[in-house]
Amino acid sequence: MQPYSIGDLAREFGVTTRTIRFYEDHGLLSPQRQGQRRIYRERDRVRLRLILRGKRLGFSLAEIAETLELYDGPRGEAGQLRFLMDKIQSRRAELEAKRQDLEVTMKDLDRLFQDCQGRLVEIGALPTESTAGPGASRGNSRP
Amino acid sequence: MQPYSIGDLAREFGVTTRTIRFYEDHGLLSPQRQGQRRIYRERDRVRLRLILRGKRLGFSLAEIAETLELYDGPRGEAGQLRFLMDKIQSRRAELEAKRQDLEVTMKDLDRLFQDCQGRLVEIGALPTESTAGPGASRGNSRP
DNA sequence: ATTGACCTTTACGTAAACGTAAAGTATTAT
DNA sequence: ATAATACTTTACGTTTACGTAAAGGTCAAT
Repeated sequence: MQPYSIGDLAREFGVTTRTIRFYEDHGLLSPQRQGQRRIYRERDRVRLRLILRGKRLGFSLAEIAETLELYDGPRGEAGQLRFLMDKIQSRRAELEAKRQDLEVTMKDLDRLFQDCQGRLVEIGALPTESTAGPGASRGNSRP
Repeated sequence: MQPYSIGDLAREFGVTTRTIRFYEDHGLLSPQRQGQRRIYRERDRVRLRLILRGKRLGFSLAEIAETLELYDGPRGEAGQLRFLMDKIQSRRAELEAKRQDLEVTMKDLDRLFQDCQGRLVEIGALPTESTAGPGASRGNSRP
């Protein structure tokens, strides 16, 4: 419930103060002021968390800004709300697509890992029992 | 099995030829040549697909280059293989983390969607039965 | 032989997302 | 009183990932 300084947030999230001010310059954050100093409330913290999460997922700041706007207003009349819900849906679809990409990529890596394991067995440098790894056996042991 | 021109690949993947040449300049692709002309085989196509998928997931070209190297060699002796497997594991861990981020984000959006729906019901602009949406009801209908 | 559709290299330009000083203000500690 | 610490604005610099010409080579069709 207490306010944070820009340094507090920077430390907590592992970014520079420059980054936080940059996000403000681009409308992603809008902390209050005490004189010159920026003071950040819980709301700003949550937003920063969303921003960084979005970045990790490969969204641009512009896209993240859009998303943040979504969070700003489940108020308004029916038309507005439906419009908002449409946008939420399409964002969700994007995320779903990314998850697909993610899972394909992970399976690729798992296969690769299994291949390596297979090679190790061929070379005879592995305890033949199933070794700890990201996926189960794929029966790639004997030609 | 047949080779592709740079234009073929560009069309197929919806990128410009500039982009493809850029990836080559940075070592992500290395097509053969027929005289001056680049010719791309299936391997290059697969690589390009991996590159673009990586981009969609928010990886930098440098990171993607690393990943591609992983795919290049399940050859080598035991030490090399184990090293490779370590790298695969840590990449996988990154992906797992991204998936976590993804799921949190999706749940956030779902909650937001439910809230909108709730508002619609409050306003009295919704068929009170459960409406199509990304998640189930959350009982946010009546105060 | 010239047009058109491709391809090539070279090179300058650009948007996004910050990094990195510089110079000043305000509060706290000694 | 002064030094340290944390903040402020302003502004130029940098990296990444391409975009956008410019100038030219090659081949097929008209």
